Amino acid sequence: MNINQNSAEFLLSFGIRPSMQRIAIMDYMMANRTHPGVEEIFAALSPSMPTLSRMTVYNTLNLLSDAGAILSLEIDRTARHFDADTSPHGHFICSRCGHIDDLPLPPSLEAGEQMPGGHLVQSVQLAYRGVCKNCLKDQ
Amino acid sequence: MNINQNSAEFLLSFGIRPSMQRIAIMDYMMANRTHPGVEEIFAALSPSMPTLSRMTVYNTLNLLSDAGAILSLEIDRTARHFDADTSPHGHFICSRCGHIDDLPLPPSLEAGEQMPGGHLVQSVQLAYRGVCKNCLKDQ
DNA sequence: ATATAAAATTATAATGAATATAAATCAAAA
DNA sequence: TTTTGATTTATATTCATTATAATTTTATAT
Repeated sequence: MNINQNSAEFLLSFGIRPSMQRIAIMDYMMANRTHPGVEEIFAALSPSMPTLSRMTVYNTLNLLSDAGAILSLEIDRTARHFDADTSPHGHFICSRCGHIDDLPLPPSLEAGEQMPGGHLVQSVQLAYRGVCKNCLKDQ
Repeated sequence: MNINQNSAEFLLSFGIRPSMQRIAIMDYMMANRTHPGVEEIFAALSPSMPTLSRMTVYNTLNLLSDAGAILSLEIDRTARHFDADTSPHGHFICSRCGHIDDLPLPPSLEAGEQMPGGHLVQSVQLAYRGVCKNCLKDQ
């Protein structure tokens, strides 16, 4: 059972053709739960895929998040981050070092689609901001 | 009791010198609860303040949000929005028209500073995304 | 197999929000 | 009034993201 095979099947289950590039990007997302951004993914894969283009990373991440296979986190003002964990959970982001951590969601938010105010809600994101454990220690 | 006076006093209470520009921007934030962005504010004030620069709008909004006098909403990928209502509440943003609505916060999130995961939490933002009432109707 | 069509990837350019920098203007205090 | 510091302004720059079009790859049909 290898990782590539899993990612390929996973992509197929979302109707996404599993190209080498897409598999590599999905693999990276599966293996690295650090909420990576485009640059981190590109930098990690580029050495072993010298022809890989940033555009492909952008395209693939947009494709995956549009399909619901990954989450696009709008939590960092400077750049988008992505999360392979699509289960309901919140995030903490450190304003010093930028580190993003997963946090549990209050039970009241765990329910699925609702319609508060008559709007159709498709996703809920809970973002805590502050100073992380490490940065608190270092100061 | 005029609006300018209120904004000036409000700015002073945050230790911010109430210049004409800052008062005008704060006035606009107080009067327009539409979660405006830099461009909206600039466009609204520019006619009556021809020399106003976008930089001043950026500077002032950063100053105000750093001081906690307004909220900076990281909810729209394309641009930042600001909110004069600093009380705990969540937001809904429509992916079609960009409209941002206020929503109540679940009681479990109303508490102030916490330290989940050992991190110091300074703010919490809850963002619902989907299709608003109006856009649902129009389609 | 080969030709053809469709899809994916890539390179390049363009957009646009936000910041950096420095000059000019304004306000306050000596 | 002079001087000092803060604020505003104009300009340039950065950088994430998107747009566009060309190239390459993959799938399909003959």
